[in-house]
Amino acid sequence: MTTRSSPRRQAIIHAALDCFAQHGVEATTIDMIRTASGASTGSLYHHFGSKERIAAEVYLDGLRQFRLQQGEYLAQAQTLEEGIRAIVHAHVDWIVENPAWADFIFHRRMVLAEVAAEPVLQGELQSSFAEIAEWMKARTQSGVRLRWPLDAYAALVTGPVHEYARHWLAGRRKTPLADLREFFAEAAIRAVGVAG
Amino acid sequence: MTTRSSPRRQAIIHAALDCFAQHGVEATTIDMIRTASGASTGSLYHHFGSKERIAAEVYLDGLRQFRLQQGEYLAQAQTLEEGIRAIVHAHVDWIVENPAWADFIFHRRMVLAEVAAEPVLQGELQSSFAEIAEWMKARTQSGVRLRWPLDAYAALVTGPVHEYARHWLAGRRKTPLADLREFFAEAAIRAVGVAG
Amino acid sequence: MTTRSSPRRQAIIHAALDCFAQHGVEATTIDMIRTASGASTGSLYHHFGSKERIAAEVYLDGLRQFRLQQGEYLAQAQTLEEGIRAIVHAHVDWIVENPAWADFIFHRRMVLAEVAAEPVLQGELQSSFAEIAEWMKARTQSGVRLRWPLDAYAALVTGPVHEYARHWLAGRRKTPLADLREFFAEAAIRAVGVAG
Amino acid sequence: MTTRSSPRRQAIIHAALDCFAQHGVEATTIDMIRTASGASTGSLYHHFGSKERIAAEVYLDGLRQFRLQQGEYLAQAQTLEEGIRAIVHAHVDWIVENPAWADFIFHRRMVLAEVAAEPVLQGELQSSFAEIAEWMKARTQSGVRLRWPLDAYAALVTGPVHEYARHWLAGRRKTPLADLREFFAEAAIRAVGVAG
DNA sequence: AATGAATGAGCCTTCATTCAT
DNA sequence: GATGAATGAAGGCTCATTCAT
Repeated sequence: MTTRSSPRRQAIIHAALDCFAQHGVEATTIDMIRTASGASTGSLYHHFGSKERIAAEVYLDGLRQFRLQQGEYLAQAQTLEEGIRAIVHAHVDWIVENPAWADFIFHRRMVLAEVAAEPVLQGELQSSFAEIAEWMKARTQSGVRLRWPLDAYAALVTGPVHEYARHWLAGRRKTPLADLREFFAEAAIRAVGVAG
Repeated sequence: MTTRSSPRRQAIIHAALDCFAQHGVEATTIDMIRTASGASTGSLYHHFGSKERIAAEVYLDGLRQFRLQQGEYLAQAQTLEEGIRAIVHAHVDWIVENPAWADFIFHRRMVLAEVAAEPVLQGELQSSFAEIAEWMKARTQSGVRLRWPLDAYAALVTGPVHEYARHWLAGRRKTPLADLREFFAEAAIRAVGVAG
Repeated sequence: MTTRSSPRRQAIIHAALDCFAQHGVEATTIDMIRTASGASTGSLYHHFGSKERIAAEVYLDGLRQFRLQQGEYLAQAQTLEEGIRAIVHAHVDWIVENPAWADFIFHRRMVLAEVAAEPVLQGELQSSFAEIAEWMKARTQSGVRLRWPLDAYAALVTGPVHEYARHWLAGRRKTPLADLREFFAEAAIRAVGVAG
Repeated sequence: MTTRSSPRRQAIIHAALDCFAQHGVEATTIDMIRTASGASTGSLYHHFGSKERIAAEVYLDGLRQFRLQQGEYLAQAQTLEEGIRAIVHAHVDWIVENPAWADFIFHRRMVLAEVAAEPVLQGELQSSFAEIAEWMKARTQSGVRLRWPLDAYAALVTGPVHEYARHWLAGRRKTPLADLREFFAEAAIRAVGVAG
């Protein structure tokens, strides 16, 4: 293991992401990453220690980026309606801008079962959800009580985008995800029932 | 290859499903299926020809079952609102009753990339979508024009259920999916905006 | 095992020969022979008992045919020179008329090591050589003593034809073997040095 | 793939040759080569990539050696008669000195069908024939026209040696090939008909 | 005689990982 | 830090053969 941000490390992470996007995580071999990144086998292991750790770093890198962007979107929202719109927009925009990463982050999460159990990763994920939770708590009138867990409402907001994105990224949908940006935002607002 | 429904075949398909649910498709080895099904390696290949084909059969079997059930639910719906509710209920109920299959069918589809290209499978999938499309066409007032592709609306209806189910099946959500049956149905109706 | 000449048996032998010619003996699988012959696996084993035995029967069938033809050619020869010419002609003609068999009989013999050890086969082979040996003994003036074993002279007669045929059958020679019929006959006569 | 002549590579090639000679190419398993060479499975594949490629390298190695030796023999020949004698001697001597390789090179060529199609190998073979062809062109009086293709004459020279060698290597001939060195040389000269 | 499902040892190959240089 | 040869467990699949029907 070495310092967090050597150029070699970044090159490897990007090469790995490309491989993952093209072949899937499991089907990607160390040799593919080696070829794509230009690093030697030894170098790969010197920097990451295992194939799974490489996948974890790719995952974390993407997640951090996404959370950063989502944070910026959320920061400008005031009402709950604006918050929901911000979240949908953040997802749509990021998925469109980072299709490979999006595919990996949102749709292949389970592959990383073991790595996901790592404390560091746990922390990162927790805070990702916590962010939204806190945002909501802060904006919701203190009197309001949710009848169902927050996760259920979260599914209303992100579920449709993810569902459509999965098919779109796989080439099974023709209408560009970007075109449906407002459609999904408005639908999410209706689904959550903010108005009522 | 042999006739469609020998008892051996069924035993293998069920054993394979269990393995896939427990370890994932890629991590499941022929040897696991062999042990779980009681069949010999040769028998496995005599009946299916390849591991991928086994996965495809498991997939098709589940898909057929689900479509059958969804068809029954839809048959009893008259209005569009009832139709949406039927679809959500069909999903929730089937996922709860067939967690292993649900996980496989709804969340690991992409693994089967190559097999998915097979004409037979293509046909099955097509008709699955066609069913819903026709249902809608039949019930929608002929005057109504959808502003967006049907797929986009479909994502509003099934996206949240799938999103929540994925996490729930993975043990990351505590509230049972079944408890959210009506919640997701009502939300879907609001999202689609039937009333308006 | 059954009687020597059921039609099924013959069909299998011919199908097997085709497979052997096309893929080689080792690369030919029981399943190929099964498909090519239209017989079932069980039938194959009922008639022959093993893959090797099938190969042996194919071999023997061809060998018998060849020996029959060679016998006819030899029967009409009177002098040693005519005998040599007869042998060369017999080889060339038979190879041209039965390319698949020729390839199998003359160039893949060693594959059958184990089967070749069988007493029955030994007998057949022995008598094949014995035939020629006796022919020569009968025609050679009793006073003549060969300086080298008969096998060495046999190589002079058949070696060139076999060498050329092997390449020709494999598509590596353009001039048809048939065109070289006399060329090889005359050369064999010169090589043996009959005249001197 | 690595550099052409690591000691590991050579060890593997020699071990493989022994295995091929003893069991035949097809019957030789990677495990046999592994055991005989002392290399690990992974190392075998690191260096050669496939079993077939190992066979090809063994083949090429032997062919190069033989051509080198034949070249030396030919270099000292002046007349056509001496040339024919040189070729026969080169074959006899090399076969006697390298029985395993000889068996492989001269009698199992066809097994390598696929590999034989490789451009590199094609080149090697071409030049092997070209060598002899050029030697003949250079020594033959410019006025002489061959009635038949060179390949046909080549069969007269090498055919008998190969025919006898095949049986001798298989243990079916008792007189040592070496004892027939001059016999085959003189016969080849007579067969070609140089004198006349 | 015929059928074809079942068997299981064995094969080639892959691939994450280690380690000497 | 970098390199790439070496490792060996494991995987998917083949195929000759058996056997119940």
